[in-house]
Amino acid sequence: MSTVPELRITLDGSERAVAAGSTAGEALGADGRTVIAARVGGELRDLAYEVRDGDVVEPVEIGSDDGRAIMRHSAAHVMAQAVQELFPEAKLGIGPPVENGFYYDFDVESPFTPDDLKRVEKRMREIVKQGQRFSRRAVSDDEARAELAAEPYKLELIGLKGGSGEVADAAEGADVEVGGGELTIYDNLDAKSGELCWKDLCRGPHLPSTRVIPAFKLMRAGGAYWRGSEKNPQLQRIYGTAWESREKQDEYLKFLEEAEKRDHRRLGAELDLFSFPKEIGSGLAVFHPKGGVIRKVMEEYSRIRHEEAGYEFVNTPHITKGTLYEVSGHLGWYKDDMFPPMEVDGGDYYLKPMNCPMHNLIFGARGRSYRELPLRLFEFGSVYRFEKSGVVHGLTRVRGMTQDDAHIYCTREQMVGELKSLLTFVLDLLRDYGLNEFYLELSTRDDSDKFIGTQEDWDEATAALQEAADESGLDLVADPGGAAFYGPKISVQAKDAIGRTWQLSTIQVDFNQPKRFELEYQAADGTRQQPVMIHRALFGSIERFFGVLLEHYAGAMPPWLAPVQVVGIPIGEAHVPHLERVADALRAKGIRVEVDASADRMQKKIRNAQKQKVPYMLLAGDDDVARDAVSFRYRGGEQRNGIPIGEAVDEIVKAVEARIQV
RNA sequence: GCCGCCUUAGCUCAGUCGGCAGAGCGGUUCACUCGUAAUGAACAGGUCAUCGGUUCGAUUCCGAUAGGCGGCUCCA
Repeated sequence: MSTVPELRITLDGSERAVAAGSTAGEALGADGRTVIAARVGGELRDLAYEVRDGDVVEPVEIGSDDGRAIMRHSAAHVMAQAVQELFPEAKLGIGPPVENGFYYDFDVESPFTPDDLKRVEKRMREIVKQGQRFSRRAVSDDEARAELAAEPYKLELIGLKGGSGEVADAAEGADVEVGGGELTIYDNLDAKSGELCWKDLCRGPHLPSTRVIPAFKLMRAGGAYWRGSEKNPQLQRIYGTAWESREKQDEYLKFLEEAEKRDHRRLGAELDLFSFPKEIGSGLAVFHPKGGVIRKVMEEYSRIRHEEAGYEFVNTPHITKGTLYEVSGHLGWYKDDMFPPMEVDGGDYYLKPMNCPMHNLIFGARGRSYRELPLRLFEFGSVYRFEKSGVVHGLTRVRGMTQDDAHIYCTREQMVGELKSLLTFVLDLLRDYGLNEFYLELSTRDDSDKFIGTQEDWDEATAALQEAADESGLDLVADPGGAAFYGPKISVQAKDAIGRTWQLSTIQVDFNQPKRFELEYQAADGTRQQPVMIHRALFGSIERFFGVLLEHYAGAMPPWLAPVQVVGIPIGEAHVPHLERVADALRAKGIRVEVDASADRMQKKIRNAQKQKVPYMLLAGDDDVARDAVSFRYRGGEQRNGIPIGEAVDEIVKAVEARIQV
């Protein structure tokens, strides 16, 4: 056993020594902070084995992002050790830290059962308790190969070391220093005897001791392709979560519970909004009356706003001859995502997977003048995509959907202005639906020469998107190389009420389709010019946006979107007529009201309305009838009694019109 | 599409180690008419996803198909 040099780190202004082999937390724990690693000259190092006396170091605490990653990565090692002890035939894949936790892939005879996970977790707890030391050592390629002769996947990774850039990318997260760095092996050593318990090819860094893992839990197992490619064999992946404290972990588990409660698939059934009848087929939703109302209101408001913004409404069919998609090129590169064709009159007809080609035909239906531009064609267009069976998911990934789709045809000079006003329009509208936190992603071209359009076109469009993004004041994440071959795009990511992000709107410049469809307009100087085409959708699809809003609001839609906005609840049968009068007054103002005249008790009616997440309950008993009033009970539980009817109606109408969120 | 799990009443789920199936909620009916989250009782409701195999006998075991769930891959 090599001697570990003493290390010194500066914490809170004073320099302290950390005993070799101890957990740093123990050495420094007087103030309750657990320091598990260090930065030396900006580079992350294992605290106990890398930092040399005299170096200027910065402590990395377990609660920091780096610290969590190190701890989670170490938890992955502990898990792999436990798995190999319980399943000696298991071969190792890779095991990196991920958001909220870690995973490790294994090649095993048969997939892990929930029971297996329990056993693994139990063994992990023992290992953590033992306080095995993580010990780093550099090895040559040949040494590594010899030591890991029984681990075919690790050998493959060693083979990637120093390989081409492409191969090196594929090994990302693979725990191996690729592209010329030195290989390292991490040994797990018994705390007392120093005996080798387990080892793994890994670039680290790791915790000083397994004991520094404060809280972890195995979550689930599933299949995963080796190195992420369908062509490779499938390994068995176990996911775990790990946190710097029990409290943090409980918080996270609670978050998952909350997310599950908000699952739009569950709310869709509970609130009787939509369903997926299996008689119709996978990924094809039907909206029930209450879901239909929400959808109607969503669409109506969207239409109004689009009309105000200078869009014109068009309509196109759901099926088309294949010729159209040959012209657009979709049959060339998108065919796998389209439903197979039906043969009619000797020709192939396809379900429409996207609306743009049809809008192009509208543009091209007659000669166009520059005076008509920008021409903005809008449609709630239904499209059908043959998503693979394993990927359909509630309303967020379906096979039939309606896009709030528009295509803007403009001159090159107009492009910049259009893109800018578009982004403002998009964000403005999303805010009206109640989403308030956004960031943007700008997908630009990579260096390859596989693109359509000129360099200037791209530069100009990219600059315009960039400028629009800057003006929005929102965070912008660059996505270099993420653009399609036909143009750059910007996408809006929205954060929901519990902090999850959803990709919603996209604004995409297209230099390709105008060319393929030979779209032209006559310019002021009499020449024929090709318009620039901009694709844009705000909701993405109505179905998806519906699902996102449902989860954002946890089913408690704001009054303007709620399927039932008001429920009248009589204390007794005698009070029904009084409430019916109130209901009529509300209906006259366009409010969706129901009066619950059923034989249930009043408490039960409140419970029902509460479960249906109705924003306003209006109760009435003898007191209210006598005073020509009603009593409010809000969804949140507050109440206000004896409100004059006129006042009550005004309050509700105002709230609905203002699209307030409650 | 791939790996694994699942499918029992409208919903949520028990159950049958192979011998004609159960609860709660919901529904219907009756009684009760009640002041801020469940009134009581009775009744109705299932070819145990579908198709095939094994068996004297299958909801139960096996296989296929469909649908769902969790991962992976995919989402120009």
